[in-house]
Amino acid sequence: MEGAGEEESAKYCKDVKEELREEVEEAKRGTMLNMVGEGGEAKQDDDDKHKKLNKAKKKGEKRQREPRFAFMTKSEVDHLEDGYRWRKYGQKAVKNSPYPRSYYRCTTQRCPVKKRVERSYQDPSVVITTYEGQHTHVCPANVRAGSHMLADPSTMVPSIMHSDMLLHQLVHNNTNNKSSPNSGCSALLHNQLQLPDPYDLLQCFIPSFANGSQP
DNA sequence: CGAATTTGACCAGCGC
DNA sequence: GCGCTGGTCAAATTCG
Repeated sequence: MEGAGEEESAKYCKDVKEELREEVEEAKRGTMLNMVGEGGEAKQDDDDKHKKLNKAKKKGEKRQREPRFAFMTKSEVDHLEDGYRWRKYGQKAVKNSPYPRSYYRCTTQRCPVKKRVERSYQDPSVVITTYEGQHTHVCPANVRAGSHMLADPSTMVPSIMHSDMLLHQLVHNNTNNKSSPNSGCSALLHNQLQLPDPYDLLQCFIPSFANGSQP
């Protein structure tokens, strides 16, 4: 059984890698930094008959994918605080993983951002978070906290930042401990991804960060 | 009582 | 064409 398990885990690792790489490729191409302005408002869904089947939408064109960004975080809790308010709208068991994947949507009206949260089957202490889309509003945490937050960036560093650091930590651990296949997967992920500059990412997801916090 | 979560059902896309 | 899987919806339930 264990042999099969190894094989499966290798496959899963590869799957995740490919998915993440694809996402980062998209980001690299610049879709991520240019996606502001895609006016998706006023859809005028006058037909509320098929509200349930609304997701099907246009048949001809493929469902256009929002820019996505995935990262891994070492955390006990699935749902990381990133300053935004999220509402869970679904949970599914995923193949090749004993842990379910949760689907969250930003609770702010008209904000299209979604995120998926799943736990790594390789390393249960690692949470894989995938953001999709970009917030059309400022971070509620910033609004609540007022200007003093911007005056002192250290107080507003979202966990997205911690995530990146943790990711680096993972890699670091791996270089020190090459015998661990699990962290090897994580490190491989990061190596292959060549994640973009964390500041860019923060600017993408947290506009206020770009406005006030960066020197 | 309103907001958030849970959970089963449904549908589209994809691989075989 | 069929079955599997991921993603979403919405009613029911729980929580503050």
